[in-house]
Amino acid sequence: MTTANINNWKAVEAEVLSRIHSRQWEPGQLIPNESDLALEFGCARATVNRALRSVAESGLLDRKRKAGTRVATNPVRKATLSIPVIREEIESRNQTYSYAVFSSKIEEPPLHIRANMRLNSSERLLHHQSVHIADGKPYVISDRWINLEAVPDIAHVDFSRVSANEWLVANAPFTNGDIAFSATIANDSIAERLGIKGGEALFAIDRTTWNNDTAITAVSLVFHPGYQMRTVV
Amino acid sequence: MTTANINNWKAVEAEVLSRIHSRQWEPGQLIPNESDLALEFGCARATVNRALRSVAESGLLDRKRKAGTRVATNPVRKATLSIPVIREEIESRNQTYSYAVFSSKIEEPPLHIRANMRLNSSERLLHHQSVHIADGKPYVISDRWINLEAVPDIAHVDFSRVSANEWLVANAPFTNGDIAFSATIANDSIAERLGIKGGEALFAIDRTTWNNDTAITAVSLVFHPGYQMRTVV
DNA sequence: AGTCTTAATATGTACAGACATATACATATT
DNA sequence: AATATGTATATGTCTGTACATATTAAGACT
Repeated sequence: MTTANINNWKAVEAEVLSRIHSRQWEPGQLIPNESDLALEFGCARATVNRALRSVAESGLLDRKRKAGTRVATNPVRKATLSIPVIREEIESRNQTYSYAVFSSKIEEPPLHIRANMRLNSSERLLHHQSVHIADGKPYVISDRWINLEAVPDIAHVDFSRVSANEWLVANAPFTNGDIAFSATIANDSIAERLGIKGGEALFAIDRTTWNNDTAITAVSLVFHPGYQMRTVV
Repeated sequence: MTTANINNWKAVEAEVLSRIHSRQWEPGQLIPNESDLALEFGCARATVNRALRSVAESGLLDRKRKAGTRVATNPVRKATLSIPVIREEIESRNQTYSYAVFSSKIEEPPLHIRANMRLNSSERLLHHQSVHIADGKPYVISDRWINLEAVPDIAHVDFSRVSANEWLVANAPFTNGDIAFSATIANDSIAERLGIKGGEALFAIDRTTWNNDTAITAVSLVFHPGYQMRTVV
């Protein structure tokens, strides 16, 4: 059976998704191989391959060489969330952005930071604390440690003009990073810097970025009460 | 100048990433076009295309027809986080998984749920409250509303045998969904169901899934204290 | 100067054919 | 019975060519 021309990979993808959603192909079921589908759709195998790879990336198909392609039984949906550049996030809401530094000095880091950044004891770290402000109200506070060995240039940056984050993304490209999302309670120092009462539940992001095996920076972001991070699957 | 053989797309990708990280190609800079790179690397243009598309997907390159490919100035890093199937998350830590239902009955939903699911007033909703347990300790509580019009079969499911979530992922495939991550404070009812004291900050996920324009289910997950959701970029 | 048309160009995609590679399954060996 | 080896197969990828499409830039025409 040769279906009407499905001769581009987006069309193949749509057809495949439709068959999965309509349960014509049920969860766990082995679907026809690429060559057969190419024949059925009247297109090249490469086109089917492109489409199936795309669907597999989204988690709806499991593919294995020789074993074939089957519909995922419990599709692990992958949400891609773009890590916000705070200023852009605020400006995209048509709010005015500003930024203030609480302190910025070279300090001995606490143990958990040193462990997290996998440092030996020799590195000098810049401890940088600041707040991003939307329409005059504290939006998120940032508590950052920067490895001066990894980015010596940062010692001469004027942080009244550009935020540490933006300087770093522009000047210290990283190869990889890890992120943890969590909830934290507003203690006195957090509450004061966010201009709120203590005891509230706050959304927090902890991120460490690396240049290969060298830690560049570890930052802890604590958002204002009620903040939600949203995305789609 | 023809570099030594870089004749597969992973190698091209690695070379491109290396040039970006080493700042041989600086942020904002226009990189050579696909044909030139293919010539330089000694491979086909399609191979370069595959690699550049991959790098662009990760956010490090901006590509535009005719305009060419340039290094992203502020790379919006995309973190892909796989939405956890709770049972698997627990079992992957070698903890024993169990599951208990607090209540499961057809109810009139509160307004914000109805709005969120974009329902008119006629639909009947199943309100399902449960807890997922790891090694005997409450791991996450789930407060779920299910649109019976969208999945009538669920009325006959025995939730003592399979969790609502797992039944739904297996039997009610969705086309899209939206997710919000936030922090919430443990009120009395949450604290009781999680077996903790009130007042703690808890990580929460709110997810609504759709079959095209029909809402299938809206679920609110509230995790045990200290829970972190982790990923990499 | 301003607007429309046209050509040039870089990426996007399709195709057929080929080879590479992982691996399930069958068969042979210990 | 357990282990090693071989083979068939489905996906993974590369190549070279071709055409599609978006978009910039130049040129023609008000």
